[in-house]
Amino acid sequence: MGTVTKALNLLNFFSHDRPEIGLSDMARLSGTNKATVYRLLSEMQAQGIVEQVGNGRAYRLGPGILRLAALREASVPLLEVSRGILRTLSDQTGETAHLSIVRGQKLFVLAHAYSPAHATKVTMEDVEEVAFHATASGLAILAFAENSFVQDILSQPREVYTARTVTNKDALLESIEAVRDTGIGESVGGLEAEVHSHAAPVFDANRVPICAVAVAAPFSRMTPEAAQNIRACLIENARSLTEQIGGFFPENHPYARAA
Amino acid sequence: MGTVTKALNLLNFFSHDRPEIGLSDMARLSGTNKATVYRLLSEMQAQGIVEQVGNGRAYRLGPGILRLAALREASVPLLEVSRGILRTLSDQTGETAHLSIVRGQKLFVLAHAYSPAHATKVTMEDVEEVAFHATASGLAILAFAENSFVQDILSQPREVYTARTVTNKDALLESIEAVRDTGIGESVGGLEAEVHSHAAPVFDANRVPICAVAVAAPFSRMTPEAAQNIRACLIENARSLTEQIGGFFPENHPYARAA
DNA sequence: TTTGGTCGGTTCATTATTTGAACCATCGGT
DNA sequence: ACCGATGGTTCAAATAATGAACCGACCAAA
Repeated sequence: MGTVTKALNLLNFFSHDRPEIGLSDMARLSGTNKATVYRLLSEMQAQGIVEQVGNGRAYRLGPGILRLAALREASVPLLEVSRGILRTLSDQTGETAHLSIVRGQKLFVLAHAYSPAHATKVTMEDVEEVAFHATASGLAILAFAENSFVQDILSQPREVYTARTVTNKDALLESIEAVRDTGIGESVGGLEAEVHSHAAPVFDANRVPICAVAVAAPFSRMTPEAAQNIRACLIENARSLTEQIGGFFPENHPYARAA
Repeated sequence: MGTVTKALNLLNFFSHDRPEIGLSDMARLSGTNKATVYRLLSEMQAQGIVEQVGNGRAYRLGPGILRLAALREASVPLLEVSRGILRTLSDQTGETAHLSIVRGQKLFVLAHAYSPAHATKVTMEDVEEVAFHATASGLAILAFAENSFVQDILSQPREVYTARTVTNKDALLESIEAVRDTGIGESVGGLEAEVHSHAAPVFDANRVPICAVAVAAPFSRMTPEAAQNIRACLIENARSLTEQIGGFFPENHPYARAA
């Protein structure tokens, strides 16, 4: 493994449950020598990628990240655009909408929007880490991802979150196959009990799925009509987001425009 | 220079004027061998820090940055909090407010807010790169930065932006000294002609200045009364932002609370 | 169609950097 | 005073980074 990879991997140990990590902890977590970790963190600190919180204390992500993110947003305004999309989606459906991006073997929720339509709603916080197999977004993305990626994901052990979490490989492949026909991934209580989610993938300029927009609602409100409406809205907004970030639906997507 | 530093330095060549950079260009810009650049970019690409735009085309900043930034925001909500601050500042003063962070030898504008109060206003786009010596924010930060950092900055060549840009080292040191008394940096047409800016530094938990809030107005509206109001608002909002991100004014700050 | 200049990407022997065990100094709890 | 943490440092040994040359693809001019 290259040194750069090793350094960047250290960043993956930060999460919203563990926003600060000490030198020794980081060495343990990454299974790397303390001296090595120190050097890597020091180099990243000099670039503002990480910073130290107190006097000689733990490390956390640094302000330099913000500049890079702002720059990324300036060229590919995914977040800016998606906020509008999520707002629309949540208004149209009266339910919670969210956006997840792919990062390695996991998905991360980057943004969300609530609807004021109902007192009960699915709540969520940003930057939650979620598994592919248990979410509508994950299935939506897998359906249009490279086969090797799908194999990679499906060869990993699958956590069981609820009594309805699907972990059987064949069943998952079948679900994925279904997404290729409908363009919509679906999870019925797979991650959280009583939550029925639909999701549609969003594509980049290379027709690779990079994120997914999703709508999550309680079982009680997921009538066939509501589901129908959600699916239509998702397709429409996923297309809009895809277009606005300069991407294209792939050939095998059921709602791909005629070439 | 360490490999990690070399890799991260490549990211600094991206700017909003040059959001995409080809392999050969990057090699030229960084003065590094093409093979090396390729390996570094590849490793960063695998981590989502950069991505390639088309089929075998240029590189740009990747979506992985967004996740890290969201995580940073979750632990130290600088941007989220600052947006509110900038809004307030711009409402209170009727002028354009903005926030800049330190990154190496430069400042970068991370966020801004316009006021609807006047038809003419100072306009700006985010992620602009600005020099320390020519801006109110730069002087505000230098006044409370480590001496070695100030020496570093002042030993660099200083660009002349307008007829009123101050480049004389002694004059700059004098301005910086003045900031230590008032808590406010000032630039009268130093970066843009006809723009009078005031700025106040914002501090982190170690009492180190990490960014600055500023108000920029046309000469024509900068009456003594307006300036007085702006200064008061800046101090108040810089303190608020400092507190909200868990920082403290240093001992030598004129508005430091009694310990 | 040929030529010449790019481009992104790859190879491999040489070289310089990374690595990790052991070692400090310091801190906080017992 | 002790113990076991912590963050940080050192230096010989091992490993990974490096760069000149090379490849095929592409594009524009001849």
